[in-house]
Amino acid sequence: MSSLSEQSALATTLRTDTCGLLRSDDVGRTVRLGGWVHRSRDLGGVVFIDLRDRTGLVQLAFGLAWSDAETLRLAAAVGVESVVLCEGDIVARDADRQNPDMQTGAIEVRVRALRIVGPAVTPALPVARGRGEKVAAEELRLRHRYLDLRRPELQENLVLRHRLLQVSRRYLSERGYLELETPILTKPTPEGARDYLVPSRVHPGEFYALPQSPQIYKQLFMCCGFDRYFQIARCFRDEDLRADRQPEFTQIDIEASFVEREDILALAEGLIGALWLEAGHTIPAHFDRMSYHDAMEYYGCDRPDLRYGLRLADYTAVFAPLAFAVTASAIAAGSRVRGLVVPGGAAWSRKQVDELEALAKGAGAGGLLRLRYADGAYDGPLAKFLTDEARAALALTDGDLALFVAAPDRVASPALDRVRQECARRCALIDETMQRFVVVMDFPMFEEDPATGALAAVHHPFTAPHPEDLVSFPDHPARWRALAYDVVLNGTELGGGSIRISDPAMQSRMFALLGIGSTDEQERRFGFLLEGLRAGAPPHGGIAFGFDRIAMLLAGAPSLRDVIAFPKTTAARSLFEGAPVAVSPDDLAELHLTVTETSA
RNA sequence: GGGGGCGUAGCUCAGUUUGGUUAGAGCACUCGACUGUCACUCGAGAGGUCGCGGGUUCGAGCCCCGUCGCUCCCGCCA
Repeated sequence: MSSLSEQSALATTLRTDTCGLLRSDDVGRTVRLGGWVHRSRDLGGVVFIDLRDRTGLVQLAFGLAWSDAETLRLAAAVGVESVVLCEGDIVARDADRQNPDMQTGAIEVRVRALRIVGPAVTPALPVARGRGEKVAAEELRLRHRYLDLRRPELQENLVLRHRLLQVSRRYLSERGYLELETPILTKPTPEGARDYLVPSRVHPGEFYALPQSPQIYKQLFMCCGFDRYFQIARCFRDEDLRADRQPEFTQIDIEASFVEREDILALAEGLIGALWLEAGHTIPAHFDRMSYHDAMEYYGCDRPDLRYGLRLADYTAVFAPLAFAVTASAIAAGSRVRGLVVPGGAAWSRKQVDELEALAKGAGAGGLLRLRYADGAYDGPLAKFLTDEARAALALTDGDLALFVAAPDRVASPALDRVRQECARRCALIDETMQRFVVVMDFPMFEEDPATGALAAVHHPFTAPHPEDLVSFPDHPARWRALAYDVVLNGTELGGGSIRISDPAMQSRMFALLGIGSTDEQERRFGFLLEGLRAGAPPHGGIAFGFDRIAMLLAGAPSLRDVIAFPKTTAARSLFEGAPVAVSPDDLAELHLTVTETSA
């Protein structure tokens, strides 16, 4: 929106203009403004007020040459954060009176009339901060959110959020995607995250659930022929919180029919490109693809940060011939020896490497094997076991520190992932300006419980297995890959999706593999999906993006709470309005509920 | 469920290491002065359940135990 059209769009009966958009072009105009007193400076015979609205600040000037005595008195007395209406003339400031730090610093408003329409009590926390002054504690910011949201930083975040929503809607709508809504009161699903439950008044003892995602509904839309769907969907998960996880969050939810994986990924690339462009970043039109296998093999995790190297490698063949007990016994037990080489790491102290080992142990590894190569000498527990062949194969450069884990992959990968990330941080290898997108795909269909051998869906139970694997290992579902994909940026998952199962028989088999064996149980829990698939389902698939997380990244905010107007604390409370709360016995009785003592 | 950090004036913090007079500073607030400031400046003033509860001690903001809140991480998040 150009400033001119935005300026006129925001004009009302009470104001002709907004504060932050006034410029030298406006000199000579008479304007009416409304806004909040950001700061004021009373010099006796002349008073200045920085007036703030969502567009920014402008300086109001009061002086007896153009304001009457009563107006000057009011201006000197008005408290910060009060709402005022004023009328005055835009004048150019003399050259030595301009403020280059202010968008509106070349002009000021000589106020002839002032009304305090919304006097404010002294604010509980400051909105205008001095240079270098910290923001108030988050607890106070959340408790006094009506003030916190006045801060220009949060205003910008929420304005950006709005723009990103509009870009999403326009991008998808222009490509034939229909914005369709799905219920908020839905059916509980025992799988996956814990549901938020809502008791039914008219059906004693029965409950709705708030949706964890509109997954099944959007698949049913496909069965209905709404072949391109999207929704800016509010989702709910009753799990513990993190800086990047809220119990109530927004996703851009997308589903399409007659598509294969690359159709969805191309749409995803385009949408992400449009969102990043709106925030001022031009990114590649096409993202790299990486298999889950390679991600785990070379980075130890399924959402690799590709802004730096430090790739993991398999050193089993190097270690196998060595008479080093730790690795020999692990290899004999069927494990591999994997590790990474950190250039310059040889300079780290014993304590610093111990800290890395503690990270690896925290991730479940028994230890972290270190080999330092500096000044032509090898140092570390396995140094004296190295053969010439092993030294040649390792090919270390002077100053290198090599770190190894000898353990099953399920242990070694997460341990090496953490070590790799910490080494990158220490070596300052992370270029914060870099945006490295990658699509990780070919996830395994299931993960096996190491204790029981039971299968659990890695993605969700509606994800289609890879057709090649159905042919190659029809009777070994644990080896199936899924037609699932995640979009990853700099080690953060932006979104994920899959091609879905559209064959009701296959869907039924999938439920059975996941332990929902009986037809009765399948029908009771997922009958509405199976019926839809049986009624004639097109091939379909989709993706969902974590919108709050995207807004956080593009706003450069440290927490999701800074891009959500009224977020929850890590204890899932709303400090501002004060939720949740106990309700009256009458209300409980009407819902056929009793609160037990332990929860009181 | 587990681990770490924080909690002192309206706000941001110092004081806690080594217990000891009346708990301090900056900003904000109130009053006063000031006609060109933009973090205005200057003068004066008011403002405290040191999160809460218990304990140790002649004496606790400081030590101990418990508890509450916020936060970060692990588990969890198909």
